[in-house]
Amino acid sequence: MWPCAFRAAFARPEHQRNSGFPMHRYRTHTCAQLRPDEVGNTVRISGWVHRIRDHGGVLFFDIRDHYGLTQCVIDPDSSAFGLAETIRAEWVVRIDGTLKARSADTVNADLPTGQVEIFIEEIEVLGAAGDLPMPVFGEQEYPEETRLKYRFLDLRRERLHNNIVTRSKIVAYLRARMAERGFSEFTTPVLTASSPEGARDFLVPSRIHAGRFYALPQAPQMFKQMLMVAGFDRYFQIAPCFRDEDPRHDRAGEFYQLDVEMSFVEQDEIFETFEPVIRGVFEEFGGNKRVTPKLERIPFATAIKKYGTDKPDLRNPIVMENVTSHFAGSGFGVFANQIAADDKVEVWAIPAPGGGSRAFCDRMNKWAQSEGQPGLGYIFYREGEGAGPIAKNIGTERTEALQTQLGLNVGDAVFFVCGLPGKFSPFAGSARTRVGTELKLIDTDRFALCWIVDFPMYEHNEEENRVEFSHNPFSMPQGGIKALEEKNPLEINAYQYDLVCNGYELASGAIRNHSVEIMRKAFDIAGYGPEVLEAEFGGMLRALDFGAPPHGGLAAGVERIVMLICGEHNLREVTAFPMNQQGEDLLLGAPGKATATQLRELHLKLNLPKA
RNA sequence: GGGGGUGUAGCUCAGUUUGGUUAGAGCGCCGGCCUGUCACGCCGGAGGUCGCGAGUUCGAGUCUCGUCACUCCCGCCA
Repeated sequence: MWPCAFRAAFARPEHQRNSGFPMHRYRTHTCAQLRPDEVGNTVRISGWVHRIRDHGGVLFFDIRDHYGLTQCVIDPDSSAFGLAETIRAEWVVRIDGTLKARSADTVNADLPTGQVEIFIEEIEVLGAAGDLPMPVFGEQEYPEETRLKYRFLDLRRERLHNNIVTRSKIVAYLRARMAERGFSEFTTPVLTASSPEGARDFLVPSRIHAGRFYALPQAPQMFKQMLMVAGFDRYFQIAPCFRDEDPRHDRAGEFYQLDVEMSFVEQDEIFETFEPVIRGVFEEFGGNKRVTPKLERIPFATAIKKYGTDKPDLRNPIVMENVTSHFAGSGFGVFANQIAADDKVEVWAIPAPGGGSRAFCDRMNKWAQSEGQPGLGYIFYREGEGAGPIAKNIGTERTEALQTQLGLNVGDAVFFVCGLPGKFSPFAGSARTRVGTELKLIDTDRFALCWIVDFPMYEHNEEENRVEFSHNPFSMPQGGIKALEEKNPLEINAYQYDLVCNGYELASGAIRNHSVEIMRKAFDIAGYGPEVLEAEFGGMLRALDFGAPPHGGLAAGVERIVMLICGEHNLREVTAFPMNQQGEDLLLGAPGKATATQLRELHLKLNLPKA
């Protein structure tokens, strides 16, 4: 409820105390300040009418501001009683009155100001309010459309209000920690050049240059590298980033990153520098949830094998294992035949501790089918035997061997996926998550952080049958030029890493490629000739050609950090003015139409799709 | 672009499976009562094109088709 959260968030801000000063136009105290030590004083507060309780002869108003709540009382003896009876919820009022102690039986222990109340002598209406499309009081859920259209009301509500305050504090904390470590904050252009790799750009037409466009930055990647080339050594920025892709619960077209770059460093030093910042923010703001004390570094390939994803939720104790040998040549033809036909085929096991019932296994199988899979094979172990169709087919010996390898007990189950690991690993990963969630194996009382390292430099694009960059093309390949010249591109790793928390990618970064020679070779392998490289990344190449220091960094998603800390599951719950899922701002009506004059000035003609 | 879900009072929802008299509840709003509440309480009232359109039927909130909106997921995206 309101009072408790406000007690934690805004306990009596000292700079706001006005006692002893001449009467201020609007307030002598905020709505969180008054205590028994001021009983008898004439006080003035301003705020919103949070809740009214009308007892006929006596009226109670809870007055709310950013800092808290104060109960005000009025009875017919007061000259303001007539006006008081007309006041409604969410009006903004100024109240003058005498502070009184509440009697022992009327103290409200849940309210920081609950030992006192103001006896109203005068009321001034500062801002009346019409009928509300959505009440501020209470915890009722409302349609997102309504919430976004009346965001100013939604933002008054306790939970969202607190989230936004927490976000502000987190950003201030991040800035302070970065500054302490010798980083300087720079701003970089928002109107910039389109980048050929990555997501779709938002474009802004140029009035001065007919037919040319600025792009909004997907990230200040080039600029921060330029700053390193310029010798600034340690850069950071709470950087606005823009990507014109469909929004999701954990990503928006417009978002902020804590963007970081350092010169003369190797991967380890970046980790050592940034780890205390990210761990610190969770320790500082994460309530009593435990935070991983030392971040494990998991190679990309290992993460895929054990968790089926490069952003594993380590709160989930399930670790997958390769169990191909138990099925090769077994009586379970569905798997055995695939294994015999292709030596790249593997069978992975997803242990399900405590999931050893036919009902649960069938439920998982149904779920797999709803995900477009043929099904999800399983064995469940009950007293004296492994049960289920697979157990029957592969026989007692193999069933027991599986049990031994996976350390399963009576009452446990295990699920199997079979095929080419590159194809099924995402599904295996979501099955692991599903099992962990359904069986309540996930410890929600912690932030489980880790680094994922050694991302592959390249991957094979099957549709176009070519090699392409799997991540950032500016990452330094491990082994440098030698690796590029001698190794199979698909086996080269990059100094590329992610920071993961509870299944979310919180940050991504790399040691950059600061050598023109290696850059040329790296792009050559991905099918970009020198001319293309020059045309698309000429500025970057020139910079590297004039004395570039070795450098690297990362960028952390601010909203995702805040979201995890606030216990929310949607970025829009930690963003003051978010767009809806169609990329519209329902409050101010963006995107809007351009006038004919605006279009003419921009040298644009609309070519709208036929209705 | 594809798939799922939802659409009934200002808001949250029930009613739809099995078509049948006047479509209900809580919150909010309006009126009345109430001097100690803090989710105040009690009495009364207003408020509905059941998203929209067509169809089936003696009869549609309920069944069918279409359509729109919202929402979640996939595609896309680090």
